[in-house]
Amino acid sequence: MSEYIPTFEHKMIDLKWQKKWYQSDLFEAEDFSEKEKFYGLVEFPYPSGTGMHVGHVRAYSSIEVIARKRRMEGYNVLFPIGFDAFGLPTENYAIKNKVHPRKVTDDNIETFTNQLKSIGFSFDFSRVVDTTDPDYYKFTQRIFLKLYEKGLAYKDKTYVNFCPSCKVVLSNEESQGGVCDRCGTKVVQKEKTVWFLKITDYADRLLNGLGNVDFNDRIKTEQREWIGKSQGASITFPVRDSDQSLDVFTTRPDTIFGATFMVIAPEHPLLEILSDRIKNRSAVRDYKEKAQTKTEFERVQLQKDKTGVRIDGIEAVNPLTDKTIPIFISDYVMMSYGTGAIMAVPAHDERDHAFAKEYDLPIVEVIKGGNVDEEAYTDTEKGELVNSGFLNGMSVKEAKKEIIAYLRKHDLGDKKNQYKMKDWAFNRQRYWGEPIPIVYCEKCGTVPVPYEDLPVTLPMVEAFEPSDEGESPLATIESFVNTTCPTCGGPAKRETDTMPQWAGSSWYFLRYVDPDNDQVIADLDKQKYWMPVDWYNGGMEHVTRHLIYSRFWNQFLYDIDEAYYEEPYQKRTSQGLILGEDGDKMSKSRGNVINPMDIINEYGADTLRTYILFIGDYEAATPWNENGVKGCRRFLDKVWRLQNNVTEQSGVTADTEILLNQTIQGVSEDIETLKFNTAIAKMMTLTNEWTSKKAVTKKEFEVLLKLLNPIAPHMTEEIWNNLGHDTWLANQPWPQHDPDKLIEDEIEIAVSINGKVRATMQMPTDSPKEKLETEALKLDNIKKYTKGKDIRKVIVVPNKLINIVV
RNA sequence: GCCGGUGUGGUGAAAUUGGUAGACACGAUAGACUCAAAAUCUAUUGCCGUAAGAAGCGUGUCGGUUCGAGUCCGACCACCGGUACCA
Repeated sequence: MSEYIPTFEHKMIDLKWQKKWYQSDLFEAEDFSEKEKFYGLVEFPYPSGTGMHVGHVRAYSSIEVIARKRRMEGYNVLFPIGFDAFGLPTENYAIKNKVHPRKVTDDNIETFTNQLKSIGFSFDFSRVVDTTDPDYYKFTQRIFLKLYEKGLAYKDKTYVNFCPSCKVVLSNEESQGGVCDRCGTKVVQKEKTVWFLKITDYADRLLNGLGNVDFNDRIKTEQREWIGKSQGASITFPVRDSDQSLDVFTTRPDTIFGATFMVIAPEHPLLEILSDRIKNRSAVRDYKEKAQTKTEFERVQLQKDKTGVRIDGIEAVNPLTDKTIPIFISDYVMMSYGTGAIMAVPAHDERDHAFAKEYDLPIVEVIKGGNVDEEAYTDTEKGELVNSGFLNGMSVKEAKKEIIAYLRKHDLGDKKNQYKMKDWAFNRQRYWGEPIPIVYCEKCGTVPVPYEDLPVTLPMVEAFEPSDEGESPLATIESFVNTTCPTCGGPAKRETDTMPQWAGSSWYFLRYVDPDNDQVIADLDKQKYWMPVDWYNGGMEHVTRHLIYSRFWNQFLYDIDEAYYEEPYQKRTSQGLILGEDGDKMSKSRGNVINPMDIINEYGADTLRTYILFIGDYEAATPWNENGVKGCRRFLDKVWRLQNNVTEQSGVTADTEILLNQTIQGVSEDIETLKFNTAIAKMMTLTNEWTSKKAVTKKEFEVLLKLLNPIAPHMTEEIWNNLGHDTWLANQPWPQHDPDKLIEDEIEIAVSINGKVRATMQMPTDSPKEKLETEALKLDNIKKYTKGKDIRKVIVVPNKLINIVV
C-alpha cells in the first residue's frame, strides 16, 4: 500500500501545471494538420476593469471541456481567445481617471489574460486577437471599404440620442428610460447624418442560411423574428386631383375593398409636398410636434389609445372601389416600417378598427365570419370574401392571389416582402473605436481611403472627451481631421465618426484562423481547413445583434471571395445566467457578485470549474451556492484520496466493470449534450463506489482520471504524474466503453398492482415474459393483493416492470 | 397583447421511446474519531403517520387519454426570457 497522501494543495498544483501547459505548445492549433479539425469558439470578452465574472467562466467552460475532450479524441483543435476591446466603459474610465484608453485597455487585457490562465483554460494563446490593435482594425476598416465599394455602406439621416446638457450623443445603454445616464437630463432626438450598412440586402440570405445550421430552435426563432419577414403587396393609392400618390404595404391585399381611409406617419413627406393644399396645417403641425416629443416609453404606454388628425384638403382614392377616402396622420403608423403609410381596413385590423371607432369612420365588412361592428375579424382561414366585386366568394388565400394579379395587370401594385430588420446604423461619436476610413474633399466629394493607406489610426492624444455639439472627439483634433484628398491631393477632411461596438466582433472568428496575416483578413486555404466554426457558445443576448451582424459580414466576405464558407457557425449554443446567492441577477448594486478569483484562491481552479459545470442545467439560469462549491471540492478530494486505495491488482475488477463502462458511456454522451451536471454526478457515483470499497485498480482509476481531466485538468494531471506517467494526461486517448459490459446479469424488476409498485424482485437480465409473470405472482406481497381477486390483465415490460391489473 | 421557456423535497437539481419519481450534491439530524474543533467516516433524510412496519398522500391547478402520466392531450395559474401599434 502506498503511503498516506494529504488532501491536495491546489495552489501549488494549479500553478505547476499552468506553467507547464502555457510554456509548451500543448494547446496550440496546427494549420493543415492531417488530423480532423475541430474549431470551438466562445465569445471573446470585453476586457473591463473589474476583470472576470463567473458568467465568463460558465460561458467558456462548455467549449473548454469539449475542446479538451476533442484533443483526447485525436482532433486538431482550434480553441482561440481574444479581446473585443473598443468601447465606452474603457473610454469613460480613461476620461475620469485621466489615463489613455490604450493604457487602460492594455492593462485590462493583461489582467484578463492572467485570470484566464489561472483557471487553466486550454486556449491557444498564440492566436490572441485584440480589436483595438491597428494591425487588426486595419482589416475592419478594409471590410468597411469593401462594403462601401459594393454600395452596401451609405450615409443617411437618422435620429440619435442627445443630451442637451452634456451635449453628448448617447448610446441606448446610456439613455435608458429616456434620461441621460450621467446628469439625468431628458434625452432628445437629434437629427444627424451617419453611416449605415445595408444589411437588409442580405435579409433573405440570413433567413435562408438558418436552414443549414445547427442552432437550437430558440436561437433560430429569435433570429427569424428579428429579421421579421412578412409577405404581402405594395399598392398605390392615388391622391385625388393630384399627380401624387401614396404607396402602402399590406399583408392583406385581399381586404382592399374594405379600405375606407388611409393613415400616414406624422413624418410622412407627402405633408411637405402637398403642404399648400392642407387647410388645417397648424393642427397637423401641432400633432407632428407632439408625436416627436413622445418618448418611446410614452408611445408604448399609450399604445391602445388611438389619436390622429384628419388632413383637410387632401383625399385619396381607393383604386378598387373608386371611392374617395380621407387621409389621417397618426402615430400608430411608423415612418420607419414599410412606406410610412397604410390603407386602413377597420373591419379586419384591430388598430384600424380602434381608430375608426374613435373617429366614427365607416367599417365595411369584406370577409364574412365575424361581427365587424363590434371588433375586427382577423381570421384568414375560414372567411369568405364579400362586398369585394370580383373577389366575392373566394377564400382569403385565393383572393390574395387574384388581387395581386389584378394589381399587377393594372399597374397598381405588386407582390412585396417587407422586413422588420432595418439597416445597421454604423456610427458612434466617440474616440475609442475604429475610425471610418473616409475622406471628404471639396472637389471629389466622399473619397474612400486607399487600401494601402490603411489603417487610419487613432491619434494618440491627451484629450478625447466628447465635443460640445455631438460631434466625435476626433472632430476637434486638427492633425487628424485635416488631410489631403487621395484622389486630387487637395485639402480634405476625414470622417470623424468611429465604428460601433459590433464592428470588430463581426469577423474575429475568421482572424483566429490566420492572426498574423498582414495581406488578407485570413488566408483562404487556412479558412478552408479551419472554418466553419464547429461549435460556438455564447450569451443568449447576442443571438440577434452580434450573431446576425457577423453572419452578414461573413456572407458578404464570401461574396467577394474573402471568406471561404458562406455560413460561419455550424452549431450555436447558449449558457444560462449565474444568479447571486439570493437568486437575483448578480450586480454590484445588489452586492451579490461572486469573484471567481476568490474561489480559485480558496478552493482552486478545478473546484471552480467543476462547480460551475455542476451547478445545474447548463442552458438554464441558476443561483450560486457557496456550499455547492464546497461539495465539489469534497468530490475532488475524494478522487485525490483514491490514490491511497490503488491496489496491486491489474486490469478491471469484475464487480465495478459494468459501472465503469456505464460511466464511460454516460459521461461521453452527457458532455456532448452539455449535460455536465449529470456527467459529474456519474463520476461522483463511481468515486463513491471505489471509496466505500477502499479499492480501485490502477487501470480503473486511470479511466476516471481521463474522464475527469477536461473538467478538472490540474488535479488529474498531477495524479497521472503521481501514478508514474511522464506523458500529458491531456493527450491520452479518450476512454471507450465496451458495449457488452453495460448491463448487469441480474436486475431488479418492479411488480405493481394497478400501477402501484408493491414489490420488487431480482431476476436474470432478459428473462422471458412468462417466467417474470409466474415469479411475480409467487411474491408474498403480491399474493396479498391478488388474493380473492380476478387477475384481469398482466403487462410485462421486459427488464423493467410487471403490472398486474386486478 | 403576441411568441418561446420553466414550474419536481428544506435547497441546487436528476429521471431514454409513457414504465420503480427525487440519481448526484447541498443542508439537517444522530453516531464514530478528537481534550475540543476542523477534516474524514457511518447512518437517516419527499410529506403524513407509526414502537416498527404497513397503509395513505405526493412532480403549479383542474380535467382527460392509458394497465400505467413528471413525461401525452385540453383548460387555467404563476414566474422568467424575447418582442411590441410591423400594417
